[in-house]
Amino acid sequence: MPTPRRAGAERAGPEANGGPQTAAGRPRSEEAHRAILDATLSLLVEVGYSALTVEGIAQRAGVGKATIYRRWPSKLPLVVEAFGDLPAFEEADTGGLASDLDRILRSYVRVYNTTPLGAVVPSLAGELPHNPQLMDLFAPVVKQRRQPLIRALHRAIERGEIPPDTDLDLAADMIVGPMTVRVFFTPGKLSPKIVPAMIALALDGLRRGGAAGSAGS
Amino acid sequence: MPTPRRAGAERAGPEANGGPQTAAGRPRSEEAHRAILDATLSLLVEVGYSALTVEGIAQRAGVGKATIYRRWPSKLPLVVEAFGDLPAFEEADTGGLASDLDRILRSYVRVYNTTPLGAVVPSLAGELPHNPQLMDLFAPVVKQRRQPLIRALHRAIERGEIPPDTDLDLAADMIVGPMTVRVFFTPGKLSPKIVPAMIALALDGLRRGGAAGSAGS
DNA sequence: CTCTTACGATACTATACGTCTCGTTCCTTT
DNA sequence: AAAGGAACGAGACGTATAGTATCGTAAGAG
Repeated sequence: MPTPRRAGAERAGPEANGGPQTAAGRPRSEEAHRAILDATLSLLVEVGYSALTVEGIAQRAGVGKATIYRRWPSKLPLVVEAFGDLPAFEEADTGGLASDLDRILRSYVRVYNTTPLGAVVPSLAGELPHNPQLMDLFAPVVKQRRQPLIRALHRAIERGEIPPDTDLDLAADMIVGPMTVRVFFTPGKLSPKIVPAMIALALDGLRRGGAAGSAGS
Repeated sequence: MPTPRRAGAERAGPEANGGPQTAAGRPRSEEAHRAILDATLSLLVEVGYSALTVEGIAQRAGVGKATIYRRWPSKLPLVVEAFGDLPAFEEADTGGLASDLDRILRSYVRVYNTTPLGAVVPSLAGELPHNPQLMDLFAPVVKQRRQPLIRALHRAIERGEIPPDTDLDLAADMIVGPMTVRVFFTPGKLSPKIVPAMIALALDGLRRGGAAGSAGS
């Protein structure tokens, strides 16, 4: 328990950012907010997650540590929110699954190669098995990110390109799996050269019902 | 530089474990060695890598911290060695690629479900992008682990089951990718039900040259 | 103009890594 | 059997970081 005497205690508390300040007083600086998120991302690129320190973020953003902890309860949610600000994958509706996949997967490669995504994803994934609340935080973001792919598969079913009983989540795992493995275990730039191979493999398999929901008996 | 005055300093140093003690004196306890590795694995299962502490390992193993640092220069190599002690995936040579994959992938599921592998791999992978020396440590172990799969693919090429220009590493990534994604983002037990789907998908794609080394134009 | 809150700064507590030094134990050599 | 040397468990120590608490100040709301 802290001393009952508190001078400038926060009222909004470290709940979800943007929690409305209940009443008058100096409003939270939107500028500081952005500076913190920007500093987090740029430091992630430079030093990686494990070497990321809150003091380093505060210093680069030009804010005090308390200003960070006033908005995020710990380092992890901050990184998760910064992660959510990274560019999304491209939406593609070209009329055919093959060309949709080509567009989408190439945007995966582009995003992985030009943002800290490749560094952040493994770091956060490594925490998942033992941090259920991070799971709650992270799952919707991951789900959101794969929507373009899910929607492309959905349209392919409607066009009759792949079997109607295809398990969309499993199919999506199969399509992005190879790329994900490379991102995790082969740090460095991802070559766009693997995209055609991934598409050829996935397309053939999917058309033949390789990801049918009932395949597992 | 330490003080020149040293009472009971180690001579073998923290090099590769098993470095021969050069001369007389009390030999290193093999019992302590195993207790440390076992404690490392069991703690990994319980608290995960990020919450793993050397002091905790020492306490559970019933040894002093110095006994750990006498063998491993830091926490990372210790974890990597403990990781290397996990059971390998099954070797399968049944005469056909489909049945080989079935055996191998089912052993993947079994190992993931009965050992801490699913918790350790994401944790370590998360450190990779910004820790080159862990990369050097970890890469050979990972390579070793996928040999049964690589050999099965190699035999499939010799039998003419898949195109001779198949890129073995890429093909292996494609086969284990979906399962890996699920291990990383969906903690919990892996269902063997996805194995047939994975095989159907991969096999079709591979036979048609989906992982040809030249596919990328 | 005043009140309230956020601000940057910084001291503080707690924890962990990795180093070092104890006194003790136990194997090897003579 | 005796002596010596190295590893042993224990834990103090220095450094670094997470996260908390408190300062005096700045700034918007009423």
